[in-house]
Amino acid sequence: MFPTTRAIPEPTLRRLPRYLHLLRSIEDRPVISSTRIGALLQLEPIQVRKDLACTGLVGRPKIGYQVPELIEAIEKLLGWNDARQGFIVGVGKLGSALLGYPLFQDSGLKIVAAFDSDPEKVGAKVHGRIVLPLEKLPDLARRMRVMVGVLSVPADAAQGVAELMVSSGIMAIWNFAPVALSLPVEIIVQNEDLYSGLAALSQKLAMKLKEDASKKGRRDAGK
Amino acid sequence: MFPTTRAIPEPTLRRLPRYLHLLRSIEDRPVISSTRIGALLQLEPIQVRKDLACTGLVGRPKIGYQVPELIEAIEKLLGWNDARQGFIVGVGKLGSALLGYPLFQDSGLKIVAAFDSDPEKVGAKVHGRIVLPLEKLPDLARRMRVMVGVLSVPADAAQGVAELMVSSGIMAIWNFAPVALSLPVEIIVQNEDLYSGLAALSQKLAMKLKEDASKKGRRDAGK
DNA sequence: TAGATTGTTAATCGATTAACAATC
DNA sequence: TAGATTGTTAATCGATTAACAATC
Repeated sequence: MFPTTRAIPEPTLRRLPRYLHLLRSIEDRPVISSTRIGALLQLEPIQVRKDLACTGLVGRPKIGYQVPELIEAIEKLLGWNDARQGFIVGVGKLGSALLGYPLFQDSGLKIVAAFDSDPEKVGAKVHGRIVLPLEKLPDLARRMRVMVGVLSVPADAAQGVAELMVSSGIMAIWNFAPVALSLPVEIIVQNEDLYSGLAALSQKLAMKLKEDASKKGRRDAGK
Repeated sequence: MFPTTRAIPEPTLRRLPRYLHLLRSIEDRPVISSTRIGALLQLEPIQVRKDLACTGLVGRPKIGYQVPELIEAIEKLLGWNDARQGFIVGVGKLGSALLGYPLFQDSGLKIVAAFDSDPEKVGAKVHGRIVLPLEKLPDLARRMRVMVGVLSVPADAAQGVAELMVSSGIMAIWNFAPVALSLPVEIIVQNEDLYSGLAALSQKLAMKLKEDASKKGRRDAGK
Protein backbone atom coordinates (compact mmCIF):
# COMPACT_ATOMS: atom_id res chain seq x y z
CA MET A 1 0.00 0.00 0.00
CA PHE A 2 0.95 3.65 0.14
CA PRO A 3 2.49 5.10 3.27
CA THR A 4 0.09 7.03 5.45
CA THR A 5 2.44 10.01 5.62
CA ARG A 6 5.55 11.03 3.71
CA ALA A 7 8.74 10.33 5.65
CA ILE A 8 10.26 13.43 7.21
CA PRO A 9 13.90 14.16 6.29
CA GLU A 10 16.31 13.28 9.08
CA PRO A 11 17.90 16.76 9.21
CA THR A 12 14.44 18.26 9.66
CA LEU A 13 13.63 15.83 12.45
CA ARG A 14 16.82 16.79 14.22
CA ARG A 15 15.93 20.48 14.06
CA LEU A 16 12.40 20.06 15.37
CA PRO A 17 13.39 20.00 19.06
CA ARG A 18 15.10 23.34 18.60
CA TYR A 19 11.93 24.90 17.25
CA LEU A 20 9.97 23.34 20.07
CA HIS A 21 12.35 24.64 22.70
CA LEU A 22 12.17 28.15 21.29
CA LEU A 23 8.40 28.12 20.95
CA ARG A 24 7.90 26.91 24.50
CA SER A 25 10.04 29.77 25.74
CA ILE A 26 7.87 32.39 24.04
CA GLU A 27 4.53 30.80 24.70
CA ASP A 28 3.06 34.15 25.71
CA ARG A 29 3.37 35.50 22.15
CA PRO A 30 0.45 34.34 20.02
CA VAL A 31 2.29 34.25 16.67
CA ILE A 32 5.79 34.12 15.22
CA SER A 33 7.18 34.37 11.70
CA SER A 34 9.74 32.12 10.03
CA THR A 35 11.98 35.19 9.70
CA ARG A 36 12.01 35.66 13.44
CA ILE A 37 12.54 31.98 14.21
CA GLY A 38 15.39 31.95 11.73
CA ALA A 39 17.03 34.96 13.32
CA LEU A 40 16.87 33.39 16.77
CA LEU A 41 18.09 29.94 15.73
CA GLN A 42 20.52 31.04 13.03
CA LEU A 43 18.63 29.32 10.25
CA GLU A 44 17.41 30.54 6.88
CA PRO A 45 13.72 31.53 6.98
CA ILE A 46 13.02 29.35 3.97
CA GLN A 47 14.43 26.36 5.79
CA VAL A 48 12.26 27.10 8.79
CA ARG A 49 9.18 27.21 6.57
CA LYS A 50 10.11 23.96 4.83
CA ASP A 51 10.62 22.28 8.18
CA LEU A 52 7.42 23.59 9.70
CA ALA A 53 5.48 22.50 6.64
CA CYS A 54 6.20 18.91 7.73
CA THR A 55 3.90 19.38 10.69
CA GLY A 56 0.98 19.86 8.32
CA LEU A 57 0.24 23.29 9.75
CA VAL A 58 -0.05 26.30 7.46
CA GLY A 59 1.04 29.77 8.45
CA ARG A 60 -0.71 32.92 7.36
CA PRO A 61 1.00 35.37 5.00
CA LYS A 62 2.02 38.60 6.68
CA ILE A 63 1.15 37.13 10.09
CA GLY A 64 3.21 33.99 10.67
CA TYR A 65 2.43 30.86 12.63
CA GLN A 66 0.25 30.36 15.70
CA VAL A 67 2.63 29.51 18.53
CA PRO A 68 0.37 27.22 20.58
CA GLU A 69 -0.76 25.32 17.49
CA LEU A 70 2.84 24.90 16.40
CA ILE A 71 3.94 23.58 19.77
CA GLU A 72 1.15 21.07 19.77
CA ALA A 73 1.83 20.01 16.19
CA ILE A 74 5.54 19.43 16.76
CA GLU A 75 4.93 17.54 20.00
CA LYS A 76 2.43 15.36 18.24
CA LEU A 77 4.72 14.75 15.29
CA LEU A 78 7.54 13.67 17.57
CA GLY A 79 5.25 11.62 19.77
CA TRP A 80 6.17 13.84 22.68
CA ASN A 81 2.56 14.69 23.51
CA ASP A 82 1.80 11.65 25.59
CA ALA A 83 4.41 10.14 27.87
CA ARG A 84 6.07 6.94 26.75
CA GLN A 85 7.91 4.61 29.07
CA GLY A 86 11.53 3.62 28.68
CA PHE A 87 14.31 1.65 30.33
CA ILE A 88 17.96 2.50 30.61
CA VAL A 89 20.65 -0.15 30.81
CA GLY A 90 24.07 0.82 32.10
CA VAL A 91 24.35 3.39 34.87
CA GLY A 92 28.02 4.21 34.61
CA LYS A 93 29.26 7.74 34.07
CA LEU A 94 27.22 8.47 31.00
CA GLY A 95 24.10 6.55 31.98
CA SER A 96 23.73 8.30 35.30
CA ALA A 97 24.33 11.67 33.66
CA LEU A 98 21.53 10.96 31.21
CA LEU A 99 19.24 10.12 34.11
CA GLY A 100 20.00 13.43 35.77
CA TYR A 101 19.61 15.44 32.60
CA PRO A 102 16.31 17.21 31.89
CA LEU A 103 16.32 15.43 28.53
CA PHE A 104 13.55 13.09 29.43
CA GLN A 105 11.25 15.58 31.11
CA ASP A 106 10.93 17.67 27.96
CA SER A 107 10.62 14.80 25.60
CA GLY A 108 7.78 12.70 26.88
CA LEU A 109 10.04 9.73 27.47
CA LYS A 110 9.73 8.57 31.03
CA ILE A 111 12.57 6.37 32.21
CA VAL A 112 10.76 4.06 34.58
CA ALA A 113 13.61 1.73 35.47
CA ALA A 114 17.40 1.51 35.36
CA PHE A 115 19.39 -1.71 35.01
CA ASP A 116 22.97 -2.77 35.36
CA SER A 117 24.74 -6.11 35.27
CA ASP A 118 27.32 -4.99 37.82
CA PRO A 119 26.26 -6.35 41.25
CA GLU A 120 28.06 -3.42 42.85
CA LYS A 121 25.65 -1.01 41.25
CA VAL A 122 22.46 -3.01 41.68
CA GLY A 123 20.39 -1.72 44.54
CA ALA A 124 21.99 1.71 44.50
CA LYS A 125 19.90 4.76 43.79
CA VAL A 126 20.75 6.91 40.77
CA HIS A 127 18.86 10.16 40.52
CA GLY A 128 15.96 8.77 42.46
CA ARG A 129 15.72 5.46 40.65
CA ILE A 130 16.78 2.13 42.09
CA VAL A 131 19.12 0.13 39.88
CA LEU A 132 17.78 -3.32 39.10
CA PRO A 133 19.70 -6.40 37.98
CA LEU A 134 19.68 -6.90 34.23
CA GLU A 135 17.96 -10.28 34.58
CA LYS A 136 14.77 -8.52 35.60
CA LEU A 137 14.51 -6.59 32.36
CA PRO A 138 12.67 -9.08 30.12
CA ASP A 139 9.85 -9.79 32.52
CA LEU A 140 9.40 -6.16 33.50
CA ALA A 141 9.60 -4.90 29.92
CA ARG A 142 6.82 -7.21 28.83
CA ARG A 143 4.60 -6.50 31.82
CA MET A 144 4.95 -2.74 31.45
CA ARG A 145 4.91 -2.87 27.63
CA VAL A 146 8.07 -0.77 27.49
CA MET A 147 9.02 0.06 23.94
CA VAL A 148 12.13 2.25 24.26
CA GLY A 149 15.53 1.25 25.59
CA VAL A 150 18.47 3.53 26.29
CA LEU A 151 21.74 1.66 25.91
CA SER A 152 24.71 3.11 27.80
CA VAL A 153 26.85 0.06 28.45
CA PRO A 154 30.46 -0.55 27.40
CA ALA A 155 31.03 -1.39 23.74
CA ASP A 156 31.61 -5.10 24.26
CA ALA A 157 28.35 -5.58 26.15
CA ALA A 158 26.15 -3.57 23.79
CA GLN A 159 25.19 -6.22 21.23
CA GLY A 160 24.16 -8.69 23.91
CA VAL A 161 22.07 -6.23 25.86
CA ALA A 162 20.47 -4.96 22.65
CA GLU A 163 19.41 -8.49 21.74
CA LEU A 164 17.98 -8.95 25.22
CA MET A 165 15.99 -5.75 24.80
CA VAL A 166 14.63 -6.85 21.44
CA SER A 167 13.64 -10.28 22.69
CA SER A 168 11.81 -8.52 25.52
CA GLY A 169 9.62 -6.56 23.14
CA ILE A 170 11.55 -3.31 22.96
CA MET A 171 11.13 -1.71 19.56
CA ALA A 172 13.44 1.31 19.63
CA ILE A 173 16.97 1.59 21.00
CA TRP A 174 18.88 4.78 21.68
CA ASN A 175 22.44 3.52 21.47
CA PHE A 176 25.30 5.36 23.14
CA ALA A 177 27.78 2.50 22.80
CA PRO A 178 30.34 3.06 20.05
CA VAL A 179 29.42 -0.06 18.09
CA ALA A 180 27.19 -0.90 15.16
CA LEU A 181 24.36 -3.09 16.43
CA SER A 182 23.11 -6.00 14.32
CA LEU A 183 19.38 -6.25 14.88
CA PRO A 184 16.25 -7.11 12.90
CA VAL A 185 15.41 -4.36 10.40
CA GLU A 186 12.11 -3.49 12.03
CA ILE A 187 13.92 -2.38 15.19
CA ILE A 188 14.52 1.37 15.29
CA VAL A 189 18.09 2.17 16.27
CA GLN A 190 19.39 5.66 16.88
CA ASN A 191 23.14 5.83 17.36
CA GLU A 192 24.49 8.64 19.46
CA ASP A 193 28.16 9.25 18.96
CA LEU A 194 29.84 11.79 21.20
CA TYR A 195 33.13 11.41 19.40
CA SER A 196 31.86 12.60 16.04
CA GLY A 197 31.24 16.17 17.11
CA LEU A 198 34.58 16.36 18.80
CA ALA A 199 36.27 15.03 15.68
CA ALA A 200 34.68 17.72 13.54
CA LEU A 201 35.69 20.38 16.03
CA SER A 202 39.29 19.36 16.37
CA GLN A 203 39.84 18.79 12.67
CA LYS A 204 38.60 22.29 11.94
CA LEU A 205 40.82 23.72 14.62
CA ALA A 206 43.85 21.78 13.38
CA MET A 207 43.18 23.03 9.85
CA LYS A 208 42.74 26.62 10.97
CA LEU A 209 45.96 26.58 12.94
CA LYS A 210 47.81 25.20 9.94
CA GLU A 211 46.37 27.89 7.68
CA ASP A 212 47.14 30.66 10.13
CA ALA A 213 50.68 29.40 10.42
CA SER A 214 51.22 29.27 6.67
CA LYS A 215 49.69 32.75 6.29
CA LYS A 216 52.06 34.06 8.90
CA GLY A 217 54.93 32.27 7.19
CA ARG A 218 54.15 33.93 3.86
CA ARG A 219 53.80 37.31 5.52
CA ASP A 220 57.10 36.96 7.31
CA ALA A 221 58.80 35.80 4.13
CA GLY A 222 57.40 38.83 2.29
CA LYS A 223 58.79 41.46 4.57
CA MET B 1 45.02 32.49 -2.17
CA PHE B 2 44.02 28.87 -2.66
CA PRO B 3 43.29 26.70 0.39
CA THR B 4 46.15 24.44 1.39
CA THR B 5 43.87 21.39 1.53
CA ARG B 6 40.36 20.72 0.27
CA ALA B 7 37.77 20.92 3.07
CA ILE B 8 36.62 17.50 4.25
CA PRO B 9 32.85 16.89 4.14
CA GLU B 10 31.25 17.06 7.56
CA PRO B 11 29.65 13.60 7.33
CA THR B 12 33.06 12.14 6.55
CA LEU B 13 34.61 13.93 9.52
CA ARG B 14 31.95 12.50 11.77
CA ARG B 15 32.68 8.97 10.58
CA LEU B 16 36.43 9.20 11.03
CA PRO B 17 36.41 8.43 14.77
CA ARG B 18 34.54 5.23 14.04
CA TYR B 19 37.23 4.08 11.63
CA LEU B 20 39.87 5.06 14.13
CA HIS B 21 38.18 3.15 16.92
CA LEU B 22 37.92 0.04 14.79
CA LEU B 23 41.48 0.26 13.52
CA ARG B 24 42.88 0.67 17.01
CA SER B 25 41.05 -2.45 18.10
CA ILE B 26 42.65 -4.57 15.37
CA GLU B 27 46.07 -3.05 15.52
CA ASP B 28 47.66 -6.51 15.38
CA ARG B 29 46.42 -7.04 11.81
CA PRO B 30 48.74 -5.36 9.30
CA VAL B 31 46.14 -4.62 6.61
CA ILE B 32 42.40 -4.28 6.17
CA SER B 33 40.15 -3.78 3.14
CA SER B 34 37.33 -1.31 2.70
CA THR B 35 35.01 -4.28 2.28
CA ARG B 36 35.89 -5.56 5.72
CA ILE B 37 35.67 -2.15 7.37
CA GLY B 38 32.28 -1.66 5.76
CA ALA B 39 31.03 -5.00 7.02
CA LEU B 40 32.09 -4.21 10.57
CA LEU B 41 30.73 -0.67 10.66
CA GLN B 42 27.67 -1.23 8.48
CA LEU B 43 28.84 1.12 5.77
CA GLU B 44 29.18 0.69 2.00
CA PRO B 45 32.75 -0.19 0.95
CA ILE B 46 32.72 2.62 -1.59
CA GLN B 47 31.87 5.09 1.12
CA VAL B 48 34.70 3.79 3.25
CA ARG B 49 37.14 4.25 0.37
CA LYS B 50 35.89 7.76 -0.34
CA ASP B 51 36.27 8.67 3.33
CA LEU B 52 39.72 7.16 3.67
CA ALA B 53 40.86 8.93 0.52
CA CYS B 54 40.53 12.18 2.51
CA THR B 55 43.48 11.15 4.63
CA GLY B 56 45.69 11.26 1.56
CA LEU B 57 46.69 7.64 1.96
CA VAL B 58 46.33 5.22 -0.91
CA GLY B 59 45.42 1.60 -0.47
CA ARG B 60 46.76 -1.21 -2.59
CA PRO B 61 44.46 -3.11 -4.92
CA LYS B 62 43.83 -6.68 -3.80
CA ILE B 63 45.52 -5.94 -0.45
CA GLY B 64 43.77 -3.07 1.24
CA TYR B 65 45.08 -0.42 3.60
CA GLN B 66 47.98 -0.53 6.04
CA VAL B 67 46.42 -0.41 9.51
CA PRO B 68 49.17 1.46 11.38
CA GLU B 69 49.55 4.02 8.59
CA LEU B 70 45.81 4.54 8.55
CA ILE B 71 45.62 5.07 12.29
CA GLU B 72 48.39 7.60 12.13
CA ALA B 73 46.86 9.39 9.16
CA ILE B 74 43.43 9.73 10.76
CA GLU B 75 44.88 10.89 14.05
CA LYS B 76 46.92 13.47 12.25
CA LEU B 77 43.98 14.63 10.17
CA LEU B 78 41.86 15.10 13.29
CA GLY B 79 44.69 16.69 15.20
CA TRP B 80 44.46 13.86 17.71
CA ASN B 81 48.13 12.97 17.39
CA ASP B 82 49.52 15.49 19.82
CA ALA B 83 47.60 16.36 22.95
CA ARG B 84 45.80 19.68 23.01
CA GLN B 85 44.67 21.38 26.17
CA GLY B 86 41.10 22.35 26.94
CA PHE B 87 38.89 23.82 29.62
CA ILE B 88 35.41 22.84 30.64
CA VAL B 89 32.92 25.29 32.08
CA GLY B 90 29.90 23.98 33.94
CA VAL B 91 30.27 20.85 36.05
CA GLY B 92 26.63 20.00 36.59
CA LYS B 93 25.21 16.63 35.59
CA LEU B 94 26.40 16.66 32.03
CA GLY B 95 29.69 18.40 32.59
CA SER B 96 30.85 15.98 35.24
CA ALA B 97 29.75 13.04 33.10
CA LEU B 98 31.87 14.34 30.25
CA LEU B 99 34.83 14.60 32.57
CA GLY B 100 34.42 10.98 33.61
CA TYR B 101 33.93 9.71 30.09
CA PRO B 102 36.89 8.24 28.18
CA LEU B 103 36.07 10.73 25.42
CA PHE B 104 39.05 12.89 26.08
CA GLN B 105 41.61 10.17 26.52
CA ASP B 106 41.05 8.81 23.04
CA SER B 107 40.85 12.15 21.36
CA GLY B 108 43.98 13.96 22.34
CA LEU B 109 42.05 16.70 24.09
CA LYS B 110 43.27 17.05 27.62
CA ILE B 111 40.91 18.87 29.93
CA VAL B 112 43.33 20.66 32.21
CA ALA B 113 40.87 22.65 34.27
CA ALA B 114 37.18 22.77 35.18
CA PHE B 115 35.26 25.93 36.06
CA ASP B 116 31.91 26.80 37.54
CA SER B 117 30.27 30.01 38.63
CA ASP B 118 28.38 28.28 41.43
CA PRO B 119 30.34 28.89 44.69
CA GLU B 120 28.92 25.62 46.02
CA LYS B 121 30.78 23.69 43.35
CA VAL B 122 34.02 25.65 43.39
CA GLY B 123 36.73 23.82 45.28
CA ALA B 124 35.06 20.44 44.92
CA LYS B 125 36.80 17.65 43.05
CA VAL B 126 35.15 16.22 39.95
CA HIS B 127 36.83 13.15 38.52
CA GLY B 128 40.16 14.19 39.91
CA ARG B 129 40.01 17.81 38.87
CA ILE B 130 39.47 20.71 41.23
CA VAL B 131 36.71 23.08 40.18
CA LEU B 132 37.89 26.66 39.86
CA PRO B 133 35.86 29.86 39.98
CA LEU B 134 34.94 31.17 36.53
CA GLU B 135 36.79 34.43 37.17
CA LYS B 136 40.07 32.60 36.94
CA LEU B 137 39.44 31.43 33.39
CA PRO B 138 40.73 34.41 31.36
CA ASP B 139 44.08 34.64 33.05
CA LEU B 140 44.66 30.89 33.07
CA ALA B 141 43.53 30.45 29.47
CA ARG B 142 46.00 33.01 28.26
CA ARG B 143 48.88 31.75 30.34
CA MET B 144 48.36 28.15 29.27
CA ARG B 145 47.44 29.09 25.70
CA VAL B 146 44.29 26.99 25.90
CA MET B 147 42.43 26.91 22.60
CA VAL B 148 39.45 24.63 23.23
CA GLY B 149 36.51 25.22 25.57
CA VAL B 150 33.78 22.77 26.46
CA LEU B 151 30.58 24.57 27.34
CA SER B 152 28.14 22.67 29.55
CA VAL B 153 26.34 25.43 31.39
CA PRO B 154 22.57 26.16 31.44
CA ALA B 155 21.14 27.77 28.32
CA ASP B 156 20.81 31.26 29.77
CA ALA B 157 24.46 31.40 30.82
CA ALA B 158 25.92 30.01 27.61
CA GLN B 159 26.29 33.18 25.52
CA GLY B 160 28.03 35.05 28.33
CA VAL B 161 30.47 32.27 29.09
CA ALA B 162 31.17 31.78 25.39
CA GLU B 163 32.08 35.45 25.05
CA LEU B 164 34.34 35.18 28.05
CA MET B 165 36.06 32.21 26.45
CA VAL B 166 36.57 34.05 23.18
CA SER B 167 37.94 37.16 24.85
CA SER B 168 40.37 34.88 26.69
CA GLY B 169 41.83 33.56 23.46
CA ILE B 170 39.85 30.36 23.07
CA MET B 171 39.34 29.54 19.41
CA ALA B 172 37.03 26.52 19.41
CA ILE B 173 33.95 25.85 21.52
CA TRP B 174 32.17 22.54 21.96
CA ASN B 175 28.72 23.71 22.94
CA PHE B 176 26.31 21.46 24.84
CA ALA B 177 23.92 24.26 25.77
CA PRO B 178 20.73 24.25 23.67
CA VAL B 179 21.21 27.75 22.28
CA ALA B 180 22.67 29.26 19.15
CA LEU B 181 25.79 31.20 20.11
CA SER B 182 26.54 34.52 18.43
CA LEU B 183 30.29 34.76 18.08
CA PRO B 184 32.86 36.11 15.61
CA VAL B 185 32.96 34.02 12.43
CA GLU B 186 36.53 32.90 12.96
CA ILE B 187 35.56 31.07 16.14
CA ILE B 188 34.89 27.38 15.57
CA VAL B 189 31.66 26.29 17.22
CA GLN B 190 30.46 22.72 17.37
CA ASN B 191 26.95 22.35 18.72
CA GLU B 192 26.08 19.11 20.43
CA ASP B 193 22.39 18.52 20.77
CA LEU B 194 21.26 15.50 22.73
CA TYR B 195 17.62 16.18 21.95
CA SER B 196 17.97 15.79 18.20
CA GLY B 197 18.74 12.09 18.26
CA LEU B 198 15.93 11.42 20.68
CA ALA B 199 13.56 13.37 18.44
CA ALA B 200 14.47 11.25 15.45
CA LEU B 201 14.05 8.08 17.47
CA SER B 202 10.68 8.91 18.92
CA GLN B 203 9.25 10.24 15.69
CA LYS B 204 10.16 7.02 13.92
CA LEU B 205 8.64 4.99 16.71
CA ALA B 206 5.46 7.07 16.73
CA MET B 207 5.19 6.65 12.96
CA LYS B 208 5.78 2.91 13.13
CA LEU B 209 3.15 2.42 15.81
CA LYS B 210 0.65 4.38 13.75
CA GLU B 211 1.39 2.31 10.67
CA ASP B 212 1.18 -0.96 12.56
CA ALA B 213 -2.14 0.12 14.03
CA SER B 214 -3.59 1.06 10.65
CA LYS B 215 -2.38 -2.22 9.15
CA LYS B 216 -4.06 -4.12 11.93
CA GLY B 217 -7.19 -2.04 11.43
CA ARG B 218 -7.34 -2.92 7.74
CA ARG B 219 -6.72 -6.57 8.50
CA ASP B 220 -9.46 -6.66 11.11
CA ALA B 221 -11.87 -4.89 8.78
CA GLY B 222 -11.12 -7.40 6.06
CA LYS B 223 -11.96 -10.53 7.95
C1' DT C 1 -3.53 50.04 -0.43
C1' DA C 2 1.47 48.57 0.25
C1' DG C 3 4.47 45.50 2.09
C1' DA C 4 5.70 41.55 4.74
C1' DT C 5 5.21 36.80 4.79
C1' DT C 6 3.45 32.66 3.16
C1' DG C 7 3.54 28.00 0.23
C1' DT C 8 4.96 26.19 -4.31
C1' DT C 9 7.81 25.18 -7.93
C1' DA C 10 12.40 25.08 -9.80
C1' DA C 11 17.56 25.47 -9.41
C1' DT C 12 21.57 24.51 -6.93
C1' DC C 13 24.53 22.14 -4.17
C1' DG C 14 26.80 18.38 -2.04
C1' DA C 15 26.96 13.62 -0.53
C1' DT C 16 26.22 8.92 -1.71
C1' DT C 17 26.23 5.35 -4.88
C1' DA C 18 27.35 3.03 -9.28
C1' DA C 19 30.35 1.69 -13.06
C1' DC C 20 34.73 0.41 -14.45
C1' DA C 21 39.60 0.46 -15.85
C1' DA C 22 43.95 -0.17 -13.38
C1' DT C 23 46.65 -3.20 -10.52
C1' DC C 24 48.81 -6.23 -7.21
C1' DT D 1 47.19 -16.04 -14.40
C1' DA D 2 42.55 -14.94 -12.20
C1' DG D 3 40.19 -12.42 -9.03
C1' DA D 4 39.74 -9.21 -5.39
C1' DT D 5 40.33 -4.58 -4.40
C1' DT D 6 41.70 -0.12 -5.44
C1' DG D 7 41.00 5.03 -7.17
C1' DT D 8 38.55 7.72 -10.71
C1' DT D 9 34.90 9.43 -13.20
C1' DA D 10 29.98 9.79 -13.81
C1' DA D 11 25.07 9.14 -12.22
C1' DT D 12 21.83 9.43 -8.66
C1' DC D 13 19.73 11.07 -4.79
C1' DG D 14 18.17 14.22 -1.41
C1' DA D 15 18.55 18.53 1.10
C1' DT D 16 19.08 23.38 0.84
C1' DT D 17 18.39 27.57 -1.37
C1' DA D 18 16.30 30.75 -4.76
C1' DA D 19 12.48 32.81 -7.25
C1' DC D 20 7.94 34.26 -7.18
C1' DA D 21 2.89 34.43 -7.30
C1' DA D 22 -0.69 34.39 -3.70
C1' DT D 23 -2.50 36.70 0.33
C1' DC D 24 -3.64 38.87 4.68
